[in-house]
Amino acid sequence: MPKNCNFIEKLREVGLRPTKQRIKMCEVLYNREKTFHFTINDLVKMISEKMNEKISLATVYNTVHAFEKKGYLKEISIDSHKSYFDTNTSAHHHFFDEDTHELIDCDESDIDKINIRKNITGKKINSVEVLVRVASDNQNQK
Amino acid sequence: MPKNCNFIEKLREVGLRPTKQRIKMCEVLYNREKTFHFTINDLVKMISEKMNEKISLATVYNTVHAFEKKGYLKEISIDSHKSYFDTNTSAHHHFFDEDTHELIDCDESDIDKINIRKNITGKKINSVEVLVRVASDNQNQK
DNA sequence: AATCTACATTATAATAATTCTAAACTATTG
DNA sequence: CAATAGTTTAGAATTATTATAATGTAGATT
Ligand SMILES: [Mn+2]
Ligand SMILES: [Mn+2]
Ligand SMILES: [Zn+2]
Ligand SMILES: [Zn+2]
Repeated sequence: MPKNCNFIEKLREVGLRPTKQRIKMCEVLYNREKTFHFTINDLVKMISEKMNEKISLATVYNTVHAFEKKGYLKEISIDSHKSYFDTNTSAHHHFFDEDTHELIDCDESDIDKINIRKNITGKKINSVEVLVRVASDNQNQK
Repeated sequence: MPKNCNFIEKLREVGLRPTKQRIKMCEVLYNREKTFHFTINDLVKMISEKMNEKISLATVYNTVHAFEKKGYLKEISIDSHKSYFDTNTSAHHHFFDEDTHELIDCDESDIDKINIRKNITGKKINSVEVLVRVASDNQNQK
């Protein structure tokens, strides 16, 4: 998946102009072994480090939302005060470490399939996601 | 549970001074048949309507957070741009209607018990919550 | 009941996250 | 290369939330 992917192609395919900012953002986001979670500020820092030039905060916001709309990114709600994004756009569950504020992906085998018995008339289910909040176990003093 | 509960007592018991603002807030929040979900702005409006006087936004924020700390309220994360609170403080799952932005409680029978197989060393599970996003089913045109 | 004191409320300012604006820039098309 | 539509940018605006500091009040002490 990584290597030196052709992000220009990828961007064109979905109708986004391959500007140097977007290509750089693609490299930061997708040119890696594993998917990851980030906040906008994380991303601005990562991009700025990889580029000599600065990147405008507005561009990062705009582009993240453009990517989100195209299905390249997914927004995760764990904290009502900050947006977390995920380069893993598949349906999956999360652990959230309340000590470190770190998000951890679950894979298929970690949580049994969720069985929903409730049905809301006229509505279809778009997603079913589990959030498991964890924190350090400070009751080891038996 | 409703009736004309003694909120003064309740507040005293946990060490909160029963000020008229807090008593009014208790009435708005708990003097009703069913639990409900709200945003800070919802709550400010509801309180203002029930009181002749205005209530300070800062007081609503402070008191909501005081209540949250005491376990009277629970914060729900569905949208990274706004805080939702819940007077149902028990562990429960939600449906979120993406059309109306309405939160709907699930009860025990709606979703089978979640079985978590993953374990993070040194961490204990604080909560396991499911969020089911629904939206209007616009594929009725067979 | 008058006084005291710690805690609360308030209006307002400050901060933080996000979005908007409008001018300058650039990728693509012809 | 010019024209054009889409993009980036700095900075202003907006929104949600938190901090500040003066004023008010509940509950205790006299
Ligand atoms: Mn967003
Ligand atoms: Mn909060
Ligand atoms: Zn993830
Ligand atoms: Zn609820």
